Amino acid sequence: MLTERQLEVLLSVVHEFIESGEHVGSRTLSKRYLTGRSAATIRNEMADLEEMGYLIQPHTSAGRVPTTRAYRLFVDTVLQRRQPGEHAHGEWVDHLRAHRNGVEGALTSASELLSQLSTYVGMAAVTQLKQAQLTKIDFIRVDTSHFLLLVILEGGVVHHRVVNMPCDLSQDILEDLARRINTLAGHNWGEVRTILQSYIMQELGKYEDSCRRALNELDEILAGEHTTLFTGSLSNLFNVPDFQDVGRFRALFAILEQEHELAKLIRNYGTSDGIEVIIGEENNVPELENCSVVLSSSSSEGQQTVLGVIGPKRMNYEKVISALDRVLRDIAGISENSEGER
Amino acid sequence: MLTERQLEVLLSVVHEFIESGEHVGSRTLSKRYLTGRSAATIRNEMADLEEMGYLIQPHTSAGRVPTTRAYRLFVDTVLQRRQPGEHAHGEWVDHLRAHRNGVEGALTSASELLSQLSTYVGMAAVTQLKQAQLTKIDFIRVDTSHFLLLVILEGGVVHHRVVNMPCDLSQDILEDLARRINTLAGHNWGEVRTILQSYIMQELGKYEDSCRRALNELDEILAGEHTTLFTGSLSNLFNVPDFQDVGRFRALFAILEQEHELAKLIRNYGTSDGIEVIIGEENNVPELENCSVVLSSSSSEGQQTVLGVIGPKRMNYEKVISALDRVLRDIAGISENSEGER
DNA sequence: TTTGGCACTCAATGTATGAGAGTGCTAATA
DNA sequence: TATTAGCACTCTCATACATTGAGTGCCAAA
Repeated sequence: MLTERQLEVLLSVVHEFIESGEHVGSRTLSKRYLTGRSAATIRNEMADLEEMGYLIQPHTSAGRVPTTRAYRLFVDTVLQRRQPGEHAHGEWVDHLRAHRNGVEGALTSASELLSQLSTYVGMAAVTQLKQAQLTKIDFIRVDTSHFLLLVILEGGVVHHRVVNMPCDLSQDILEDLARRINTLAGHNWGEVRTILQSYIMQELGKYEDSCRRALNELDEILAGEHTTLFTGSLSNLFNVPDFQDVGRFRALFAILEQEHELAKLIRNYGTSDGIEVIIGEENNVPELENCSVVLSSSSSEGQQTVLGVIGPKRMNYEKVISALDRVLRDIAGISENSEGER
Repeated sequence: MLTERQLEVLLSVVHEFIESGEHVGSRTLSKRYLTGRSAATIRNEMADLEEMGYLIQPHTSAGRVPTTRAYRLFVDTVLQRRQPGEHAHGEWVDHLRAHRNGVEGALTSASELLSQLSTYVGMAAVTQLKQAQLTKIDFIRVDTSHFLLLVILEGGVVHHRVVNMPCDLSQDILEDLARRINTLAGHNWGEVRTILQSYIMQELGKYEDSCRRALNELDEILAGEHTTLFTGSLSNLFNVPDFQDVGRFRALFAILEQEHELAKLIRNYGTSDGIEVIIGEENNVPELENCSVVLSSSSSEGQQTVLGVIGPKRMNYEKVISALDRVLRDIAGISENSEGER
């Protein structure tokens, strides 16, 4: 267990390191944080903390640098201090839904805003869970051999695909079909699918092939956990000293571009309501070992919505957490504000 | 005017510089390109070419580096050699339309493919010109105070927005409204707008406010030149020696992220059918002074479609041009192939 | 007109050196 | 017993300096 003073020393090291990025020495601490104690005293404490796995030395004759374990302690302290269960969880999701550009527009705005406030990279994602409910389906003829399949899910999430049709169906037939399917609105996909299946067998033998294609497309859209991810401006990364090194930058960038790993991370961690922080190796993605992720999520009505920030392990956690808090609180505002641009 | 031999020297310098990235000296040329002539002879030619503005020396006692003017000559030569009017222009656009994920999916695939083949950054864009034709409009009620506005343009481009409605309209009313508007399908927006306007005045006084909002949203979507841009994988950039320098990388990246400047560039240049190359400062975007853009475009039916590659000024133009050629030729293939991923 | 030779220039690379920051250990101190 | 001052030691970083090598320009000979 840590003594009061050890904790004080440790938190000071983390704080100072986050600010300066340099390994911190005993003298610095003695002057700036623990003015009462001499450098030698602190030196002894630091040696102990190193033994306990909270600090490491990049090389002999260098100051100490916090380990992931130290960050963990630091972040937990910060989170605890913030305690007063700020906002009613989940409520922000409703506001997102009402955004003028739909959920997608809202998430884009939110991620941009998070980027701005945090000075790292904001992100926002919505994961369609299995029970997604349909609001409406539509078929629109594009040309003689293709129609557009349009799916609107509860909450206003829109998916669309072009589907090949083996024989030319008139727009009238397609509309008739759509009308029939839409009487099933409000049910979830599993239910709708079985009803459709039998319906096709009975009445639509003639167009079976087309229907089957459409059904497969729908399956692809609706089944499984499908995460739509938006990342805010990445330009901030250039100002982060930790990413001046091309290698690290590259690692993070690759992840952000692929989205796949990140989506997995979000699905895995964004389960409990409230703010979660995933530090360095904790995220189990080798490329992200120098990065931390701060998440806030909310699950409801068959979809899980996540807002978060990704940045260097040595990020200003206090700033990021309060930025996230603020966005969650003010999210009603971005419903109307975010005009202009593009 | 350039003599035969000067041209030979010049093209060799550009070729060698593109390969090596190092300033090229007279000895190298004498050994590798113009084996008949001695270094001293070439030295003289190079001095002349420098005077003419085709080459510069980074510093005395260094080899020569091509100027934009030299690249221009080089690229024109490459383009000319490719001459045989390969493919029927425009035809590829039809194939793009038939893509299973719609135009957007097709452009995503195309830009990815271009990234892969060129080893730089592929991009694909479609600009909606003024005369965009409507295929269908739909209104879908999301909750008591919002509905989803859905616009499908000719060719299967889909736009959607959430619109606030001041009083709760039932889905039935919305559908009735949509049905009436859709009788106007096939007309362009200018026509539709005037008809709608008078229609609203006459019959819909009650819902005027909602209608006006929707109309404004539609205006925003449909009026003006609206470019939708997709960029392929940026990861390639890390392997380009020219972008190891953080500053240059940053400049290009900023442009790619904003999209705005790039869209302008595409609109300005992508006018004539065939392949166009814009080298360095020619693009009039300061941030892109070290970059070149290779474009191929096609305008038809109220929209302009552009495929292209952006990379360093010192790019392998031959490779990029042939990659672009190939994608244009094979584009029918990607309609069906690009499954999997994400 | 072309070529070989030579002096000169400049970036890049390697080596030595010193300053600075920080540590661990020990002995004196409160 | 816990704390502190002092000191020798270590390692990084920046600077200066010498060396190397590629390349040029120019001149004189072929």
